Amino acid sequence: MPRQSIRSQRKAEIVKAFYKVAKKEGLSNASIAKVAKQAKVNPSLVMHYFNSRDELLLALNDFILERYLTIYQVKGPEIDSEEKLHDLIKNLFSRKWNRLFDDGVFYSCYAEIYRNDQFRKSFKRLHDQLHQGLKLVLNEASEKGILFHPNTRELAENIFALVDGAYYYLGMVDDIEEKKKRVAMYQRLALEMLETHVIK
Amino acid sequence: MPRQSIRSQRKAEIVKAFYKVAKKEGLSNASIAKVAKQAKVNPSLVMHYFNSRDELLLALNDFILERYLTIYQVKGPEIDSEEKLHDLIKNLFSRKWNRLFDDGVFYSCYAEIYRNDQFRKSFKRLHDQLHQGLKLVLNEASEKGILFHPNTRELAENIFALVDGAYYYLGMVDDIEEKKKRVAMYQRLALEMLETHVIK
DNA sequence: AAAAAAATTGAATGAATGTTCAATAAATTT
DNA sequence: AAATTTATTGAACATTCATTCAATTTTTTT
Repeated sequence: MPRQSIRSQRKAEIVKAFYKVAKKEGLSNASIAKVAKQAKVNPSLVMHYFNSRDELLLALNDFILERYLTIYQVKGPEIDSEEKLHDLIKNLFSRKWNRLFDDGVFYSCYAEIYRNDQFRKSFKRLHDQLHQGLKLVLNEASEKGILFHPNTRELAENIFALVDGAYYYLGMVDDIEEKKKRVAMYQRLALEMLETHVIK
Repeated sequence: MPRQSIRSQRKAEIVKAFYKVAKKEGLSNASIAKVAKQAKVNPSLVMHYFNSRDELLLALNDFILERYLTIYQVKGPEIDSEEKLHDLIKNLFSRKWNRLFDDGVFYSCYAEIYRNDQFRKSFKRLHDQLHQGLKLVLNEASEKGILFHPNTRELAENIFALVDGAYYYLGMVDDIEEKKKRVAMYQRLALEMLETHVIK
């Protein structure tokens, strides 16, 4: 299988161009022609590598994951103090996600899950990996005696529910002060959730 | 201003047709022509009442609100027991929202907020009204001695963050059993949040 | 250097897009 | 019943859309 490199390289370039156009003009307006133009390539080539627009969308999904997963990397692997744990949790509520991948494009992708079975599965996998990442961090914190929650899996899921819901609403908030206050409120709740709950 | 009735009536019919088409074929595929066909009307008439597709979208926003607000109505106005309060909270996590308005169309609308300032404001108003509805219920419960949380506004906001985040993830879950378990988990957390928190 | 394979292009397709404008039909007011 | 206002239609617009297929260029293998 020769020349594999240029093939996957070109595919990556096209996906990136797809993302760029979607970011600028909206996902629904990111047509093959525009993507091709952005990638400085003939529209036919886009169709050559991705047999349909849906395939391009699936490729974009991987592109998101690749970027999002870096949110755990930056902090370094070691959570060796309560402060670091809290910082990471608080970080989940920040607008950093948007720096990694455009929010508008992301939610347009999310909306796709209701119309595309394959995409939904792929999108769920993305989220599960992100949740898994948090769970590992929580496990580590537990082992080091920083965290005392009886169920790190459930805790991770609950925290992410809060993160997702918070982020969802914050997308509508224009006022900077309101935004700050809300982020602080959500963060406070998340940190409260870290405290051990007695099983009833 | 005569014949106002038929004007607003026809507009309502067109919006409903817009919703129907969007539900069946996706919001981005709900074209003027298809809407007109669904409403058994000439495409020009759609443009006559709504000067652009964006205006149709704004009208759809009101259509959502109208439907969503009924979620509080059904329970009746009186929350006179802890059980009723808990039922209402738990109800927020149910798939009832989808019965009121199609999830797929809804999230497509949500994605619009990142590209349309007017729509974002309108969409925020919708959510604030829903949050306000919950806050009123919580206030009532407080007055009746069922609830002892010091800040009903914040509690309502936090519960809705959890609801939105939970609903967001549940949209990706196909497995019925997993869905049930998750709903139960989220509901449990929400009910825990009702318990009074001491201000530190 | 010839042959084979992969990369890329160019042209063409028919269908659908949102929007326009003038014309017609129906109802209401005078 | 004539005039006016509103409701509705029909035709036309240029543009864009995803996709196709054969042709050409570039690279790799023989």
